[in-house]
Amino acid sequence: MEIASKYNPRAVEEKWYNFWLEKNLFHSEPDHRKPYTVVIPPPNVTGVLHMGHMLNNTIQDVLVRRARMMGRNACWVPGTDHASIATEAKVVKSLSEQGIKKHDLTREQFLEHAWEWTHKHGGIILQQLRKLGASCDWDRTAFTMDAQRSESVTRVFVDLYNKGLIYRGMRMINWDPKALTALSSEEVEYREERSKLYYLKYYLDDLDDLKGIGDLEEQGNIIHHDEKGFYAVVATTRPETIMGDTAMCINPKDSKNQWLRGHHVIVPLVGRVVPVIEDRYVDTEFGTGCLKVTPAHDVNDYNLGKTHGLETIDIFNADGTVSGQSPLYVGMDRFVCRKQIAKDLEAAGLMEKVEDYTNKVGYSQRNPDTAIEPRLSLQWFVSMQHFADIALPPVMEGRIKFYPEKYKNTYRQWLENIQDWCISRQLWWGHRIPAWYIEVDGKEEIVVAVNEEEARRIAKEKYGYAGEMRQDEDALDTWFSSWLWPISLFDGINNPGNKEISYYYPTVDLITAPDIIFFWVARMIMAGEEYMHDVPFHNVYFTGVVRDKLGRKMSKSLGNSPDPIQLMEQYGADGVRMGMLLTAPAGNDILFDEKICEQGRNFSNKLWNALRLVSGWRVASGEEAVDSSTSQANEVAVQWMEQRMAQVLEGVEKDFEQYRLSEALMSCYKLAWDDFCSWYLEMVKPAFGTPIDKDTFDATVSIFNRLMLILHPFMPFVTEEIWHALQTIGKDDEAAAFINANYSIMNQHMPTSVFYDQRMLDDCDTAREMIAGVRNLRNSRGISPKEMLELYVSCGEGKRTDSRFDPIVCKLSNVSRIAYIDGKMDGCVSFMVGTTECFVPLKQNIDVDAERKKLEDELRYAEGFLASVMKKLDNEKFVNGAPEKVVALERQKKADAEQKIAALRGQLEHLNS
RNA sequence: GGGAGUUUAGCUCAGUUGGUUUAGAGCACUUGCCUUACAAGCAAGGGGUCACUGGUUCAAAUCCUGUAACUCCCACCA
Repeated sequence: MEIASKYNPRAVEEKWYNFWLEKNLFHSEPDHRKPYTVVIPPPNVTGVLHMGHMLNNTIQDVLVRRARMMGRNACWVPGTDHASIATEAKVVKSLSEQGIKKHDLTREQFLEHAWEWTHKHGGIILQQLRKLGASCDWDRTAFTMDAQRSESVTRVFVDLYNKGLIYRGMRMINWDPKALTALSSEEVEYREERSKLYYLKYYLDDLDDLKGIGDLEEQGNIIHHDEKGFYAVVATTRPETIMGDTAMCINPKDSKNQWLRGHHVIVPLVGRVVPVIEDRYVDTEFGTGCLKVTPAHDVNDYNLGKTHGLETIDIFNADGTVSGQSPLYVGMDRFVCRKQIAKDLEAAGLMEKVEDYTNKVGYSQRNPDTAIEPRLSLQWFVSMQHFADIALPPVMEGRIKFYPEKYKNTYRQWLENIQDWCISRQLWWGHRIPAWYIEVDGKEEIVVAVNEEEARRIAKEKYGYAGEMRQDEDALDTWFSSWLWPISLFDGINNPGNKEISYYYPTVDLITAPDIIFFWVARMIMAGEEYMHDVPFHNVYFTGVVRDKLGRKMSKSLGNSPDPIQLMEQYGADGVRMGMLLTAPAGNDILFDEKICEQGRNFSNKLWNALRLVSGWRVASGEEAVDSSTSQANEVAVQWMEQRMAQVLEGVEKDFEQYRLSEALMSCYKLAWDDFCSWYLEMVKPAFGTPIDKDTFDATVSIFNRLMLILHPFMPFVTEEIWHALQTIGKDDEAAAFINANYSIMNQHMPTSVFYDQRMLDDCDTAREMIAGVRNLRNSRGISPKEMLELYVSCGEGKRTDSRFDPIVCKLSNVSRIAYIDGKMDGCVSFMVGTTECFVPLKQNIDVDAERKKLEDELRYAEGFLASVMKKLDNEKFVNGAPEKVVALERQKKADAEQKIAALRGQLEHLNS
């Protein structure tokens, strides 16, 4: 059988993915087994796969595949998010490219376009996940705006409204002037920005003459006046908002501004006369201690306005241009206006000075170039205190565990300072708010119901109303559907207690990025507690942010984000998966260098070549005798490999319990590459042309098999390919075809750790050191690996280590025999394994000086080591204070070091004589 | 302004409640090998005053005080 020496992932990956789909192996139905449920963090429906998705979904797939192999009924539910703002923006853009304006369309026409767009671009990302090998139950693919999910959203809205947890009100909200919608406070990102601080002159309206200036100044007042009169100076970063000023505020305790008390000032350019009010909110240290108050355009000013009963003048339109409420600059964009007003103030002599200033400006998360505008408007809110109260305990009490744990703090901090959630969006793409407005006795009343028919019924029942009804135009925040995801996927809102929700809920693990801990994780916990009275998941694994190798975030504009599809074509999905996992400890950012995928690709190839080796072996037939010493050595090798595998599995199991996936993978990698390929296969590999005994062959195939099972969650494709090859070795075509058509590694049982013999592992380590010693000796003296050597082991006083590995040592270090001696050997070079001296006779002359130097170096090290041990042992406090075990250990170290030193000295003497 | 985290080999990271040889891994690096599975490979090897400082202890990468640098989150100083 001829197999290519290079593994080719492409054909293999497609073949097996289709096979898994055909056999419906990802599909789950409730049964008697324990469920293992994971819900995908739904990517944006029209998005494309990026490295963050790759990481996130690789981790999910590893966990899901492993759980499946451990006998759990694994169900990984995929789906997409309608992403209202992002998708609507894309649709609007596409329409405008066709020369169509959104508001020239009716809502229905627009939605038609939006659905068309969604169907065209939607789901690409799910197709891409298949390339990665994601074992999602595609039959369950959901969409946050499909019928079942939409119905869930509506029901929850109605329910929370009826419980008094959703209300509509006029509030200061964050407004996106580009998307023309309200945002929640979580959707605003603050960025530091270099700007200007403008110092404006507000002349006093009612003060022409000030008596006793000197006295006032002596009391600490800072009084400005010029030929035009007395004035106060106000520092602001937003001079364009002065048209909305309705007061000026000072701190009542601010000695430098006492003289302004009770007066009125004139807003520059605008000419409006506004009162000087006093409030302790004002920071006396900032600027001049005088604050302009614009209740319509600043949250703090709004609060001041409320307490002091100020007028609110909204000078901006929804798109950020100056509104007709303003006496000046009507129609001008807010930023253009800022520049213009600065010029005009300057020209009018109303600008005292301008300073450079750095402040934080809020931007829309979805429109990163658009500065958000605080805006007073009528919106729908979820009252959050109740939800904070129910969502905090599960995490603090450990019913939900966060990995890494530090996010517990972040979570608590947020919940303890919770703000109400603005859920209405002035968008069409999304779940329309199920509220209808009616007019009863000249007053607007709201009817909230799951549909119009129900709304009519309520209107009639409650208000005796049967006339016109107008549904709210707004849609809901995307996250208002996402927070129901673990419930709505199993129809737990519409059909509480149904078979699926009862079986699959709660889910087990949630794998997500930390930046959506508030948006999504926290709110799912709230919804879970509210509607299921149980947590939505038990563990949350927060992945890191995928960065480039320079530590920069991957972004389209930087062009530093590799295309995952291309990466998979280049290195194979298995290679990329391994690359991602190797650099991804939980919670740490990932500095992704695509070279790491090479390691994964090379590993696939290594496994592939191990298969080539094993499948090329000829098994000895009955009458063909295999050297009994060889088969004995092989037996030891097999036993050792079994012990080693059990040991590694123990560690891997612990790693998985703590979600240390990269470490688990590294252990498996070393088990396969180092222990299995480099050591075990070399131990049992028959000489060229000779057969291998059947027991060893069967054992090797069995071990190889289990290695594939262990690795399968990490590298699903190559392991399936090799596993099939191993299953069919020695089978006739028909049997092989049957196996290939009917079995998959996917649903085999994951090997578990068993008791192992530490003694045997230690003995093998000693043997491995001995082998390395001989190899090193060859390397450093230029002796060919082909030259047969002899090895003498001086074990003194008949102290002999277990020699069962001797034949293996001979084979792997190309030594004809190992003899045990007392004392030293002439004409030899030596090395030490622990405290044991090993001698190798050489035919050629020995470079005495070089040997002496080696021995002296070793001696120096050993003496230094002994000195450090003695420092402890000579210390009475150590001997008396440290635990007995520790002292005994140090004594052992001392004895070993002394023995080693004596041996090295002996060798040096021997060399010199 | 508040909080959290990080700092160990050239790079990315382990190092479990202080004690198992004067600190480990992978990659990279050096040397020698096209040895009949694999050069995407094999063998061997070099490389670190554990950010700095002071302390606690018989014993510190590990615990405590401080310092520095970087990162992230939260917050209404215009």
